[in-house]
Amino acid sequence: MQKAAKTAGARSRARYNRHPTEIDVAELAGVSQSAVSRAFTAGASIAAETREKILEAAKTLGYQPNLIARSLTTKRSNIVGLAISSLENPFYAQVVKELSERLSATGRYILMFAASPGEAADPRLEAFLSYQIDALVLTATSPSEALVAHCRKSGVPVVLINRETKVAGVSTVRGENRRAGETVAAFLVAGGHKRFAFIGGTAVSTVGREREVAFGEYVRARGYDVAVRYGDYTFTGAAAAARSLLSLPDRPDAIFCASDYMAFATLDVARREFDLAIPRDLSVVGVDDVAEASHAAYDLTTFSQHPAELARQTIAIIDAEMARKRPRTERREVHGELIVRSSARLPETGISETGSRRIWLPVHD
Amino acid sequence: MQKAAKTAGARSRARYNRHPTEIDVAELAGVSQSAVSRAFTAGASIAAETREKILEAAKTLGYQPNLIARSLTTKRSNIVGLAISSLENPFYAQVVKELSERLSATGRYILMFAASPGEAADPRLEAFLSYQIDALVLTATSPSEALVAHCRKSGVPVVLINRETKVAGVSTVRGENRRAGETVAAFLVAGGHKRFAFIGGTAVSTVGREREVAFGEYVRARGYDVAVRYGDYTFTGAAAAARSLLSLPDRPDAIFCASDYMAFATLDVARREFDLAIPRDLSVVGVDDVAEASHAAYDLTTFSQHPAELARQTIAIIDAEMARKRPRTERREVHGELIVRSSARLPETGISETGSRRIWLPVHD
DNA sequence: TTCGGTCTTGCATGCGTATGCAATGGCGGC
DNA sequence: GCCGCCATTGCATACGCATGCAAGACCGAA
Repeated sequence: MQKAAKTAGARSRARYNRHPTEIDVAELAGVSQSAVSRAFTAGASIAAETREKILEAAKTLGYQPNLIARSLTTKRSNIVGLAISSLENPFYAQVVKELSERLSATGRYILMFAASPGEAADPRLEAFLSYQIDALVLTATSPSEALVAHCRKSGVPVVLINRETKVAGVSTVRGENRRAGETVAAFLVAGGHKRFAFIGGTAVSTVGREREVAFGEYVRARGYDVAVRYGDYTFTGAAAAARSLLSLPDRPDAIFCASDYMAFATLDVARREFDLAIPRDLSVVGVDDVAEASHAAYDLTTFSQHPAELARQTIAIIDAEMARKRPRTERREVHGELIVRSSARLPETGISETGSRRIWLPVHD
Repeated sequence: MQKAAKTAGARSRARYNRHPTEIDVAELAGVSQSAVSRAFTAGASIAAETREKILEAAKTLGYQPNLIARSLTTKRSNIVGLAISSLENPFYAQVVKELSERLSATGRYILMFAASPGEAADPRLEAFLSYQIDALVLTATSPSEALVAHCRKSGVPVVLINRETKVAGVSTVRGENRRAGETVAAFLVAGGHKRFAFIGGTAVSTVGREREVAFGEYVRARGYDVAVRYGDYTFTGAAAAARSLLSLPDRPDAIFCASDYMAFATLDVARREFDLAIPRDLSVVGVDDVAEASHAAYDLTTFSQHPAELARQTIAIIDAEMARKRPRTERREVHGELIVRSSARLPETGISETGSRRIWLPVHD
């Protein structure tokens, strides 16, 4: 003990102006550095009395554990990497918020990487991984094979939110995409629409594809056609898609958009540039049910997808994988339903009120 | 060299399934660990040939530097802490996006902390600091004195975006709040309005106060009164504020909202609950000029505040402070202007078209 | 050929914390 | 009163990388 105190004394002289370390605390409390470490480690073997003494010394020095140093030895950084594009889409902003709040409840934080929407395998993303993150979450972005391989090798769980991938070893959490497509199709058919259109994100976005395929199958099975455009999940892209659709000689009377954000763009173009009355001349339905969808300016009928639930499931997968230490790819779906508002003509049956919300359920033929 | 190789060999056997380290690379390349370190350090003294050899070895092993370990010695983490509330407000989502993209251009990332809007000195934020972040940025959140003291002591620059504080040692970047208030007031007075109202964030938000005071001074100097409500910077809060204002016996004909987000809520309530025509019955003006403000659904007249510029200035302050190693509090303002759209009645003069944008400049009496 | 200088390289150590191991002390049971 | 056990504590070392220092390599000049 004398020796430890002596060493600490010698060192502390040199560091007058810096963060106090465990050694400084140890010196003040008259214990060893390991004791201090244990005082700050839950479940470590240390006497309550000693612990008190150490915590007090720490307090007077303003000591805060250096988490960088801690994660060097524990190999746990308590940092979750998050790569995201489309932060301007309120849906994803909400997802980030939910993730962040839920993670901070367990002392974890988000290291954020704003990906460009296009790039799948950003080389910068590789460097991003060097921070020893505990898990990697990708939203509205797809990972490269190399990236996933890298993560699997180092035991870092990878979860995609609202993306699909053929790459193995990646878990996904998504909304009920097929059901969304089918339900919206059934809703619009029941509402008496005749000329259908779909605005997707990109032709290759698997999540969007699922919605598109399910929607198209249902509608075509009833003898109607579907005009398809892609809006890149951006506002201006969707606006251009809507413009193109509404300029068709046989103008659609129902447009299903793969996201609320793109539905807003469609409503904008329909009202401003084509002077259409909603839903008399055109019905628009989205997916997500973001907060804005319920605002009077849009009052959008949409298939919901709950950010809070996506975040919850994502974290559950991460935790399970970290606990079990074996990669296991899971595919979870979070439940959604068709929220009926005023942007689409109503079918005569199937609408039920639950509290202040109106929901439509397909009547199986 | 033999000795180094031998040690590395002994160690590498135990770590077959893990991240390769510099020692593994050194072993493969037949050099020392320090050589590998130098190969990855810009400007370090190393022969080009050796460097090549090392990089190749690193590539075959899939080596990536461990940035956690690196920052333990360099005391630079290349991580910027960001505490934010109101991520659901598109303005702040955009600020985050801009910050993230600009920082990643210099190899830095954002460690995110989602603060609750109310809490000033979240104790969790203290723990957040333990990650040896290079700088701390707070947006839509105020720091406690203790927090700032802690940061200053460890040489971490603190920058507030869109907040004020009396705490010393904190830099701020904001929009032209006084000018915003004055300009909007002048615009509305010139537009012939008579009954003015203001919806702020909170009574204590200094940034909002500046807008409020400047707005109020101008309007009152012209002999009018101003009704004031607070919306907490939330949608529902602002909606309640608008509801209260529009229920007044002497209903306002002009409402100035301290943010676009709250202006959207006001428009919603005015249209849906009070059946008012905009701008015939009511003019609404916001602050921020978020993307949504230009959408047909709102087409909001608003005083702009550029997220990209806020981010740029914020990073400039951080870099300057880190380079000079001396805390120096700066207060920067980023320029904005009144973007004229259709949510407010127009004055007869002062409107100028610049490209596709319409701007209003006060005519000094 | 020799010497001084520059460029490379390896060695040793430090960064702040965690943890296996051994040493110590206290306590109950006999 | 003695022994064994457990709780507590300190010691030593590891984590992966950066860097001051010294040694070696190499070159040109004298």
